Amino acid sequence: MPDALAPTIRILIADDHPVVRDGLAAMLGTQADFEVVATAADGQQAVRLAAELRPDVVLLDLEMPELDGVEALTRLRAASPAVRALVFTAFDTDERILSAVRAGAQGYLLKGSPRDELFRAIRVVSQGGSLLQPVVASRLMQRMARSTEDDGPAALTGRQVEVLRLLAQGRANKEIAADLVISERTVKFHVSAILSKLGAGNRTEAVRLAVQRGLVSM
Amino acid sequence: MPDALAPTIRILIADDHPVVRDGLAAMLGTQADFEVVATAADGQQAVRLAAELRPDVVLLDLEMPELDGVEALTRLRAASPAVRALVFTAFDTDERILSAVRAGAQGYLLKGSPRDELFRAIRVVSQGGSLLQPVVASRLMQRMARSTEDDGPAALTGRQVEVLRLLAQGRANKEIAADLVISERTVKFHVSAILSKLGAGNRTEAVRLAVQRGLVSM
DNA sequence: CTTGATTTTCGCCGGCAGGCCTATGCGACT
DNA sequence: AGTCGCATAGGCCTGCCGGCGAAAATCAAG
Repeated sequence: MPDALAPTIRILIADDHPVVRDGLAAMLGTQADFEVVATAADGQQAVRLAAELRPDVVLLDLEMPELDGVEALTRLRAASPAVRALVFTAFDTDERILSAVRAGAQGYLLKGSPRDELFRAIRVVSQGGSLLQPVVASRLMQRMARSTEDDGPAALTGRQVEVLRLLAQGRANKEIAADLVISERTVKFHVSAILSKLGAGNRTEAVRLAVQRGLVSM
Repeated sequence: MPDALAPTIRILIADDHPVVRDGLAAMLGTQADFEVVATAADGQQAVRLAAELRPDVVLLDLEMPELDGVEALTRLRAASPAVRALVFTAFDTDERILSAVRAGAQGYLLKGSPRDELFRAIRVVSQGGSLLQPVVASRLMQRMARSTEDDGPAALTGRQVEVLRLLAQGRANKEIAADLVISERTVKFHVSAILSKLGAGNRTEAVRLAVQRGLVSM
Protein backbone atom coordinates (compact mmCIF):
# COMPACT_ATOMS: atom_id res chain seq x y z
CA MET A 1 0.00 0.00 0.00
CA PRO A 2 1.34 3.44 -0.96
CA ASP A 3 2.20 5.76 1.85
CA ALA A 4 0.36 8.67 0.34
CA LEU A 5 -2.98 6.93 0.38
CA ALA A 6 -2.44 5.02 3.63
CA PRO A 7 0.15 6.66 5.84
CA THR A 8 -0.30 3.85 8.39
CA ILE A 9 -3.28 3.69 10.69
CA ARG A 10 -2.28 4.60 14.23
CA ILE A 11 -4.02 2.35 16.75
CA LEU A 12 -4.54 2.40 20.51
CA ILE A 13 -5.44 -0.88 22.22
CA ALA A 14 -7.44 -0.86 25.45
CA ASP A 15 -8.06 -4.19 27.17
CA ASP A 16 -7.52 -5.42 30.69
CA HIS A 17 -6.24 -8.81 29.55
CA PRO A 18 -2.48 -8.78 28.86
CA VAL A 19 -2.90 -11.72 26.53
CA VAL A 20 -5.46 -9.92 24.42
CA ARG A 21 -3.38 -6.74 24.38
CA ASP A 22 -0.29 -8.59 23.22
CA GLY A 23 -2.32 -10.73 20.90
CA LEU A 24 -3.87 -7.77 19.19
CA ALA A 25 -0.54 -5.97 19.03
CA ALA A 26 1.14 -8.99 17.47
CA MET A 27 -1.73 -9.61 15.11
CA LEU A 28 -2.01 -6.02 13.97
CA GLY A 29 1.78 -5.80 13.65
CA THR A 30 1.62 -8.20 10.73
CA GLN A 31 -0.20 -5.60 8.67
CA ALA A 32 2.02 -3.05 6.98
CA ASP A 33 -0.50 -0.23 7.23
CA PHE A 34 -1.14 -0.67 10.97
CA GLU A 35 0.85 0.85 13.78
CA VAL A 36 0.02 0.17 17.42
CA VAL A 37 1.03 3.36 19.20
CA ALA A 38 0.12 2.25 22.73
CA THR A 39 -1.83 -0.16 24.89
CA ALA A 40 -4.00 0.65 27.89
CA ALA A 41 -5.00 -1.73 30.66
CA ASP A 42 -8.00 0.24 31.91
CA GLY A 43 -10.44 2.94 30.90
CA GLN A 44 -8.63 5.83 32.51
CA GLN A 45 -5.40 4.98 30.77
CA ALA A 46 -7.25 4.66 27.50
CA VAL A 47 -8.81 8.12 27.78
CA ARG A 48 -5.51 9.69 28.78
CA LEU A 49 -3.47 7.98 26.08
CA ALA A 50 -6.02 8.77 23.40
CA ALA A 51 -5.93 12.46 24.26
CA GLU A 52 -2.16 12.41 24.35
CA LEU A 53 -1.29 10.35 21.31
CA ARG A 54 -4.27 11.10 19.07
CA PRO A 55 -4.48 7.68 17.43
CA ASP A 56 -6.68 7.11 14.40
CA VAL A 57 -8.54 4.19 15.94
CA VAL A 58 -9.08 2.95 19.48
CA LEU A 59 -9.74 -0.75 19.93
CA LEU A 60 -11.78 -0.88 23.09
CA ASP A 61 -12.89 -3.70 25.34
CA LEU A 62 -16.09 -2.96 27.26
CA GLU A 63 -15.16 -4.85 30.41
CA MET A 64 -12.45 -2.89 32.10
CA PRO A 65 -11.44 -2.05 35.65
CA GLU A 66 -11.24 1.50 36.97
CA LEU A 67 -13.45 2.92 34.30
CA ASP A 68 -16.24 1.03 32.56
CA GLY A 69 -15.91 0.70 28.80
CA VAL A 70 -19.03 2.66 27.93
CA GLU A 71 -18.11 5.42 30.34
CA ALA A 72 -14.55 5.44 29.01
CA LEU A 73 -15.91 5.65 25.48
CA THR A 74 -18.08 8.64 26.35
CA ARG A 75 -15.20 10.56 27.91
CA LEU A 76 -12.82 9.53 25.21
CA ARG A 77 -15.03 10.91 22.47
CA ALA A 78 -15.68 14.05 24.44
CA ALA A 79 -11.98 14.69 24.86
CA SER A 80 -10.88 13.46 21.45
CA PRO A 81 -13.72 13.72 18.91
CA ALA A 82 -11.47 12.90 15.98
CA VAL A 83 -10.54 9.52 17.39
CA ARG A 84 -12.65 6.71 16.05
CA ALA A 85 -13.63 3.90 18.39
CA LEU A 86 -14.01 0.23 17.57
CA VAL A 87 -15.54 -1.80 20.37
CA PHE A 88 -14.04 -5.26 20.61
CA THR A 89 -15.68 -7.33 23.29
CA ALA A 90 -17.04 -10.73 24.26
CA PHE A 91 -20.47 -9.45 25.27
CA ASP A 92 -23.36 -9.37 22.89
CA THR A 93 -26.38 -8.30 24.92
CA ASP A 94 -28.71 -5.84 23.22
CA GLU A 95 -28.32 -3.13 25.81
CA ARG A 96 -24.53 -3.23 25.78
CA ILE A 97 -24.37 -2.93 22.03
CA LEU A 98 -26.93 -0.16 22.06
CA SER A 99 -25.20 1.81 24.79
CA ALA A 100 -21.84 1.43 23.05
CA VAL A 101 -23.23 2.70 19.78
CA ARG A 102 -24.99 5.52 21.60
CA ALA A 103 -21.74 6.40 23.34
CA GLY A 104 -20.22 6.91 19.92
CA ALA A 105 -18.68 3.63 18.81
CA GLN A 106 -18.06 3.44 15.05
CA GLY A 107 -17.83 -0.32 15.10
CA TYR A 108 -18.73 -3.29 17.25
CA LEU A 109 -16.84 -6.56 16.89
CA LEU A 110 -17.10 -9.65 19.01
CA LYS A 111 -14.00 -11.33 20.32
CA GLY A 112 -13.87 -14.52 18.38
CA SER A 113 -14.07 -12.74 15.06
CA PRO A 114 -11.55 -13.99 12.51
CA ARG A 115 -8.41 -11.96 11.83
CA ASP A 116 -9.52 -10.65 8.47
CA GLU A 117 -12.76 -9.31 9.79
CA LEU A 118 -10.90 -7.35 12.44
CA PHE A 119 -8.41 -5.95 9.94
CA ARG A 120 -11.20 -4.95 7.62
CA ALA A 121 -13.12 -3.29 10.42
CA ILE A 122 -10.13 -1.22 11.47
CA ARG A 123 -9.54 -0.02 7.93
CA VAL A 124 -13.21 0.82 7.40
CA VAL A 125 -13.48 2.68 10.68
CA SER A 126 -10.22 4.57 10.19
CA GLN A 127 -11.55 5.88 6.91
CA GLY A 128 -14.60 7.31 8.60
CA GLY A 129 -16.92 4.42 7.94
CA SER A 130 -18.78 2.42 10.52
CA LEU A 131 -19.13 -1.29 10.78
CA LEU A 132 -21.17 -3.70 12.82
CA GLN A 133 -20.85 -7.44 12.73
CA PRO A 134 -23.86 -9.15 11.12
CA VAL A 135 -24.82 -10.70 14.44
CA VAL A 136 -24.51 -7.38 16.18
CA ALA A 137 -26.28 -5.48 13.44
CA SER A 138 -29.27 -7.79 13.47
CA ARG A 139 -29.64 -7.42 17.22
CA LEU A 140 -29.55 -3.70 16.84
CA MET A 141 -32.14 -3.87 14.11
CA GLN A 142 -34.52 -5.87 16.26
CA ARG A 143 -34.07 -3.28 18.94
CA MET A 144 -34.77 -0.39 16.60
CA ALA A 145 -37.72 -2.14 15.03
CA ARG A 146 -39.30 -2.64 18.41
CA SER A 147 -39.11 1.04 19.22
CA THR A 148 -41.35 3.37 17.23
CA GLU A 149 -39.43 6.46 18.10
CA ASP A 150 -36.49 6.47 20.44
CA ASP A 151 -36.91 4.97 23.86
CA GLY A 152 -38.15 1.47 23.14
CA PRO A 153 -40.37 -0.88 25.06
CA ALA A 154 -38.14 -1.27 28.09
CA ALA A 155 -38.08 2.38 29.06
CA LEU A 156 -37.98 1.79 32.79
CA THR A 157 -38.24 4.81 35.00
CA GLY A 158 -35.54 5.51 37.57
CA ARG A 159 -37.57 4.11 40.39
CA GLN A 160 -38.39 0.98 38.47
CA VAL A 161 -34.72 0.31 37.84
CA GLU A 162 -34.07 0.70 41.57
CA VAL A 163 -36.73 -1.87 42.33
CA LEU A 164 -35.46 -4.12 39.57
CA ARG A 165 -31.99 -4.19 41.08
CA LEU A 166 -33.35 -5.34 44.43
CA LEU A 167 -35.60 -7.79 42.64
CA ALA A 168 -32.51 -9.29 41.02
CA GLN A 169 -31.04 -9.78 44.47
CA GLY A 170 -33.93 -12.05 45.27
CA ARG A 171 -35.42 -9.70 47.82
CA ALA A 172 -39.09 -9.93 48.81
CA ASN A 173 -41.50 -7.03 48.32
CA LYS A 174 -41.51 -6.37 52.05
CA GLU A 175 -37.72 -6.11 52.15
CA ILE A 176 -37.63 -3.87 49.11
CA ALA A 177 -40.23 -1.63 50.75
CA ALA A 178 -38.07 -1.36 53.87
CA ASP A 179 -34.98 -0.58 51.78
CA LEU A 180 -36.61 2.14 49.72
CA VAL A 181 -38.66 3.42 52.64
CA ILE A 182 -41.96 3.07 50.83
CA SER A 183 -45.01 0.89 51.42
CA GLU A 184 -45.11 -2.70 50.26
CA ARG A 185 -48.11 -1.81 48.13
CA THR A 186 -46.04 0.71 46.19
CA VAL A 187 -43.36 -1.86 45.61
CA LYS A 188 -46.00 -4.17 44.18
CA PHE A 189 -47.09 -1.42 41.84
CA HIS A 190 -43.55 -0.95 40.57
CA VAL A 191 -43.04 -4.69 40.23
CA SER A 192 -46.22 -4.92 38.17
CA ALA A 193 -45.01 -2.12 35.93
CA ILE A 194 -41.68 -3.87 35.49
CA LEU A 195 -43.33 -7.18 34.65
CA SER A 196 -45.52 -5.46 32.11
CA LYS A 197 -42.69 -3.53 30.45
CA LEU A 198 -40.32 -6.46 30.29
CA GLY A 199 -43.02 -8.84 29.19
CA ALA A 200 -42.45 -11.18 32.11
CA GLY A 201 -45.01 -13.35 33.86
CA ASN A 202 -43.39 -13.24 37.28
CA ARG A 203 -40.47 -11.66 39.12
CA THR A 204 -38.01 -14.44 38.44
CA GLU A 205 -38.60 -14.24 34.72
CA ALA A 206 -38.28 -10.47 34.94
CA VAL A 207 -34.85 -10.87 36.48
CA ARG A 208 -33.83 -13.32 33.78
CA LEU A 209 -34.95 -10.95 31.02
CA ALA A 210 -33.32 -7.98 32.69
CA VAL A 211 -30.02 -9.79 33.04
CA GLN A 212 -30.18 -11.01 29.45
CA ARG A 213 -30.85 -7.49 28.23
CA GLY A 214 -28.04 -6.08 30.33
CA LEU A 215 -30.33 -3.90 32.45
CA VAL A 216 -28.86 -5.28 35.65
CA SER A 217 -25.97 -7.55 36.51
CA MET A 218 -25.15 -10.05 39.17
CA MET B 1 18.44 -22.46 29.47
CA PRO B 2 20.33 -25.68 28.63
CA ASP B 3 18.69 -28.02 26.18
CA ALA B 4 19.36 -31.09 28.29
CA LEU B 5 17.31 -29.76 31.16
CA ALA B 6 14.64 -28.01 29.12
CA PRO B 7 14.30 -29.50 25.63
CA THR B 8 11.56 -26.99 24.82
CA ILE B 9 8.09 -27.30 26.24
CA ARG B 10 5.60 -28.34 23.56
CA ILE B 11 2.33 -26.45 23.94
CA LEU B 12 -1.17 -26.83 22.53
CA ILE B 13 -3.45 -23.78 22.66
CA ALA B 14 -7.24 -24.23 22.79
CA ASP B 15 -9.39 -21.10 22.67
CA ASP B 16 -12.31 -20.06 20.54
CA HIS B 17 -11.11 -16.47 20.20
CA PRO B 18 -8.66 -16.04 17.29
CA VAL B 19 -7.18 -13.02 19.00
CA VAL B 20 -6.40 -14.97 22.14
CA ARG B 21 -5.00 -17.88 20.15
CA ASP B 22 -2.69 -15.63 18.18
CA GLY B 23 -1.90 -13.58 21.22
CA LEU B 24 -0.83 -16.58 23.21
CA ALA B 25 1.11 -17.99 20.30
CA ALA B 26 2.94 -14.71 19.81
CA MET B 27 3.52 -14.25 23.51
CA LEU B 28 4.77 -17.77 24.09
CA GLY B 29 6.93 -17.57 20.98
CA THR B 30 9.11 -14.98 22.69
CA GLN B 31 10.29 -17.62 25.14
CA ALA B 32 13.13 -19.81 23.90
CA ASP B 33 12.00 -22.89 25.80
CA PHE B 34 8.41 -22.77 24.51
CA GLU B 35 7.12 -24.26 21.31
CA VAL B 36 3.49 -23.92 20.24
CA VAL B 37 2.78 -27.09 18.30
CA ALA B 38 -0.83 -26.32 17.40
CA THR B 39 -3.91 -24.27 18.16
CA ALA B 40 -7.50 -25.50 18.49
CA ALA B 41 -10.66 -23.44 18.13
CA ASP B 42 -12.99 -25.81 19.98
CA GLY B 43 -13.00 -28.68 22.43
CA GLN B 44 -13.19 -31.47 19.89
CA GLN B 45 -10.19 -30.15 17.99
CA ALA B 46 -8.31 -29.81 21.28
CA VAL B 47 -8.92 -33.43 22.26
CA ARG B 48 -8.00 -34.69 18.82
CA LEU B 49 -4.84 -32.60 18.50
CA ALA B 50 -3.70 -33.49 21.99
CA ALA B 51 -3.98 -37.20 21.25
CA GLU B 52 -2.24 -36.73 17.94
CA LEU B 53 0.60 -34.40 18.84
CA ARG B 54 1.16 -35.31 22.50
CA PRO B 55 2.11 -31.84 23.69
CA ASP B 56 3.60 -31.32 27.15
CA VAL B 57 1.04 -28.73 28.16
CA VAL B 58 -2.43 -27.79 26.93
CA LEU B 59 -3.55 -24.21 27.51
CA LEU B 60 -7.31 -24.53 27.70
CA ASP B 61 -10.10 -21.99 27.73
CA LEU B 62 -13.27 -23.19 29.49
CA GLU B 63 -15.74 -21.41 27.23
CA MET B 64 -15.69 -23.19 23.94
CA PRO B 65 -18.15 -24.16 21.24
CA GLU B 66 -18.81 -27.75 20.21
CA LEU B 67 -17.39 -29.23 23.38
CA ASP B 68 -17.46 -27.51 26.76
CA GLY B 69 -14.08 -26.90 28.37
CA VAL B 70 -14.65 -29.13 31.37
CA GLU B 71 -15.99 -31.93 29.21
CA ALA B 72 -13.08 -31.48 26.80
CA LEU B 73 -10.67 -31.59 29.71
CA THR B 74 -12.13 -34.85 30.98
CA ARG B 75 -11.90 -36.54 27.60
CA LEU B 76 -8.49 -35.11 26.94
CA ARG B 77 -7.04 -36.52 30.13
CA ALA B 78 -8.74 -39.84 29.53
CA ALA B 79 -7.21 -40.12 26.08
CA SER B 80 -3.86 -38.54 26.89
CA PRO B 81 -3.02 -38.94 30.59
CA ALA B 82 0.53 -37.69 30.17
CA VAL B 83 -0.62 -34.33 28.86
CA ARG B 84 -0.80 -31.67 31.53
CA ALA B 85 -3.61 -29.15 31.38
CA LEU B 86 -3.48 -25.49 32.32
CA VAL B 87 -6.88 -23.83 32.37
CA PHE B 88 -6.75 -20.25 31.16
CA THR B 89 -10.10 -18.54 31.37
CA ALA B 90 -11.98 -15.37 32.25
CA PHE B 91 -14.38 -17.07 34.65
CA ASP B 92 -13.71 -17.29 38.35
CA THR B 93 -16.83 -18.81 39.85
CA ASP B 94 -16.26 -21.39 42.56
CA GLU B 95 -18.02 -24.20 40.76
CA ARG B 96 -16.12 -23.72 37.54
CA ILE B 97 -12.78 -23.75 39.25
CA LEU B 98 -13.75 -26.77 41.28
CA SER B 99 -15.06 -28.72 38.32
CA ALA B 100 -11.94 -27.87 36.29
CA VAL B 101 -9.65 -29.05 39.07
CA ARG B 102 -11.78 -32.15 39.51
CA ALA B 103 -11.58 -32.81 35.78
CA GLY B 104 -7.83 -32.94 36.15
CA ALA B 105 -6.46 -29.45 35.55
CA GLN B 106 -2.96 -28.94 36.89
CA GLY B 107 -3.28 -25.20 36.89
CA TYR B 108 -5.92 -22.48 36.77
CA LEU B 109 -5.04 -19.02 35.53
CA LEU B 110 -7.35 -16.12 34.87
CA LYS B 111 -7.15 -14.19 31.64
CA GLY B 112 -5.80 -10.92 32.72
CA SER B 113 -2.80 -12.48 34.39
CA PRO B 114 0.49 -10.79 33.58
CA ARG B 115 2.83 -12.41 31.08
CA ASP B 116 5.37 -13.62 33.62
CA GLU B 117 2.78 -15.39 35.67
CA LEU B 118 1.61 -17.30 32.63
CA PHE B 119 5.16 -18.25 31.65
CA ARG B 120 5.91 -19.39 35.15
CA ALA B 121 2.73 -21.43 35.32
CA ILE B 122 3.52 -23.23 32.09
CA ARG B 123 7.00 -24.12 33.27
CA VAL B 124 5.76 -25.32 36.65
CA VAL B 125 2.99 -27.40 35.15
CA SER B 126 5.20 -28.90 32.45
CA GLN B 127 7.54 -30.15 35.16
CA GLY B 128 4.75 -32.00 36.87
CA GLY B 129 3.87 -29.34 39.40
CA SER B 130 0.52 -27.71 39.84
CA LEU B 131 -0.31 -24.07 40.23
CA LEU B 132 -3.33 -22.03 41.12
CA GLN B 133 -3.51 -18.29 41.11
CA PRO B 134 -3.74 -16.79 44.61
CA VAL B 135 -7.27 -15.58 43.88
CA VAL B 136 -8.27 -18.96 42.57
CA ALA B 137 -6.55 -20.84 45.36
CA SER B 138 -8.28 -18.85 48.05
CA ARG B 139 -11.66 -19.49 46.48
CA LEU B 140 -10.90 -23.17 46.37
CA MET B 141 -9.82 -23.05 50.02
CA GLN B 142 -13.10 -21.46 51.06
CA ARG B 143 -14.89 -24.18 49.20
CA MET B 144 -12.90 -26.93 50.85
CA ALA B 145 -13.24 -25.37 54.26
CA ARG B 146 -16.98 -25.31 53.91
CA SER B 147 -17.15 -29.00 53.14
CA THR B 148 -16.22 -31.41 55.91
CA GLU B 149 -15.47 -34.23 53.56
CA ASP B 150 -15.82 -34.02 49.85
CA ASP B 151 -19.14 -33.01 48.37
CA GLY B 152 -19.81 -29.64 49.91
CA PRO B 153 -23.06 -27.86 50.76
CA ALA B 154 -24.34 -27.40 47.24
CA ALA B 155 -24.39 -31.03 46.15
CA LEU B 156 -27.51 -30.83 44.04
CA THR B 157 -28.89 -34.06 42.64
CA GLY B 158 -29.48 -34.46 38.94
CA ARG B 159 -33.19 -33.86 39.21
CA GLN B 160 -32.64 -30.77 41.31
CA VAL B 161 -30.33 -29.30 38.69
CA GLU B 162 -33.02 -29.96 36.08
CA VAL B 163 -35.57 -28.09 38.16
CA LEU B 164 -33.06 -25.34 38.87
CA ARG B 165 -32.52 -24.74 35.18
CA LEU B 166 -36.25 -24.26 34.61
CA LEU B 167 -36.40 -22.14 37.74
CA ALA B 168 -33.76 -19.89 36.22
CA GLN B 169 -35.97 -19.50 33.15
CA GLY B 170 -38.59 -17.97 35.38
CA ARG B 171 -41.01 -20.84 34.98
CA ALA B 172 -43.78 -21.44 37.53
CA ASN B 173 -44.08 -24.68 39.48
CA LYS B 174 -47.05 -25.71 37.39
CA GLU B 175 -45.12 -25.22 34.15
CA ILE B 176 -42.11 -27.08 35.47
CA ALA B 177 -44.38 -29.94 36.49
CA ALA B 178 -45.80 -30.10 32.97
CA ASP B 179 -42.31 -30.00 31.46
CA LEU B 180 -40.91 -32.79 33.60
CA VAL B 181 -44.17 -34.75 33.57
CA ILE B 182 -44.45 -34.90 37.34
CA SER B 183 -46.95 -33.43 39.80
CA GLU B 184 -46.74 -29.84 40.92
CA ARG B 185 -46.32 -31.12 44.45
CA THR B 186 -43.12 -32.94 43.53
CA VAL B 187 -41.78 -29.82 41.91
CA LYS B 188 -42.39 -27.96 45.15
CA PHE B 189 -40.45 -30.65 46.95
CA HIS B 190 -37.45 -30.19 44.66
CA VAL B 191 -37.66 -26.42 44.87
CA SER B 192 -37.64 -26.61 48.65
CA ALA B 193 -34.58 -28.85 48.57
CA ILE B 194 -32.84 -26.41 46.23
CA LEU B 195 -33.67 -23.42 48.43
CA SER B 196 -32.35 -25.26 51.45
CA LYS B 197 -29.12 -26.39 49.80
CA LEU B 198 -28.35 -23.04 48.25
CA GLY B 199 -29.32 -21.14 51.37
CA ALA B 200 -31.92 -19.08 49.54
CA GLY B 201 -35.13 -17.65 50.94
CA ASN B 202 -37.10 -17.83 47.71
CA ARG B 203 -36.78 -18.99 44.11
CA THR B 204 -35.50 -15.71 42.75
CA GLU B 205 -32.68 -15.62 45.28
CA ALA B 206 -31.93 -19.25 44.46
CA VAL B 207 -31.50 -18.33 40.81
CA ARG B 208 -29.23 -15.45 41.72
CA LEU B 209 -27.04 -17.68 43.91
CA ALA B 210 -26.98 -20.44 41.33
CA VAL B 211 -25.90 -18.06 38.60
CA GLN B 212 -23.26 -16.51 40.85
CA ARG B 213 -21.88 -19.95 41.68
CA GLY B 214 -21.88 -21.00 38.06
CA LEU B 215 -24.44 -23.79 38.52
CA VAL B 216 -26.57 -22.46 35.71
CA SER B 217 -26.22 -19.77 33.11
CA MET B 218 -28.54 -17.43 31.25
C1' DC C 1 -52.17 28.65 36.16
C1' DT C 2 -53.55 24.52 33.98
C1' DT C 3 -52.44 20.21 31.85
C1' DG C 4 -50.41 15.78 31.79
C1' DA C 5 -47.02 12.29 33.05
C1' DT C 6 -44.72 10.16 36.94
C1' DT C 7 -44.52 8.53 41.57
C1' DT C 8 -46.68 7.47 45.47
C1' DT C 9 -50.38 5.42 48.30
C1' DC C 10 -54.64 2.72 49.54
C1' DG C 11 -58.10 -1.78 49.84
C1' DC C 12 -59.75 -6.20 48.01
C1' DC C 13 -58.95 -10.77 46.50
C1' DG C 14 -57.69 -15.06 43.87
C1' DG C 15 -53.77 -17.83 43.15
C1' DC C 16 -49.12 -19.39 43.68
C1' DA C 17 -45.21 -20.31 46.68
C1' DG C 18 -43.17 -22.70 50.20
C1' DG C 19 -42.98 -25.08 55.01
C1' DC C 20 -44.41 -29.40 57.58
C1' DC C 21 -45.66 -34.26 58.08
C1' DT C 22 -46.26 -38.54 55.93
C1' DA C 23 -45.81 -42.42 52.55
C1' DT C 24 -44.44 -45.40 48.63
C1' DG C 25 -41.48 -47.42 44.94
C1' DC C 26 -36.60 -47.99 43.31
C1' DG C 27 -31.72 -48.67 42.98
C1' DA C 28 -27.14 -48.97 45.40
C1' DC C 29 -24.40 -50.26 49.00
C1' DT C 30 -23.52 -53.26 53.12
C1' DA D 1 -32.30 -58.76 53.79
C1' DG D 2 -31.81 -54.39 55.59
C1' DT D 3 -30.59 -49.68 54.98
C1' DC D 4 -29.94 -45.35 52.90
C1' DG D 5 -30.57 -41.80 49.40
C1' DC D 6 -33.45 -40.22 45.69
C1' DA D 7 -37.74 -39.26 43.26
C1' DT D 8 -42.48 -39.35 43.51
C1' DA D 9 -46.92 -37.75 45.68
C1' DG D 10 -50.72 -36.54 48.90
C1' DG D 11 -53.02 -33.11 52.31
C1' DC D 12 -53.02 -28.89 55.01
C1' DC D 13 -51.97 -24.22 55.85
C1' DT D 14 -49.73 -19.49 56.06
C1' DG D 15 -48.02 -15.85 53.70
C1' DC D 16 -46.35 -13.59 49.62
C1' DC D 17 -47.32 -12.40 44.84
C1' DG D 18 -49.65 -10.02 41.46
C1' DG D 19 -54.07 -8.11 39.05
C1' DC D 20 -58.03 -4.60 39.35
C1' DG D 21 -59.83 -0.14 40.51
C1' DA D 22 -59.08 4.46 42.50
C1' DA D 23 -56.70 8.57 43.98
C1' DA D 24 -53.44 12.04 45.94
C1' DA D 25 -48.79 14.42 45.50
C1' DT D 26 -45.06 15.99 42.71
C1' DC D 27 -43.04 18.15 38.81
C1' DA D 28 -42.07 19.62 34.02
C1' DA D 29 -44.25 21.68 30.24
C1' DG D 30 -47.74 24.53 27.90
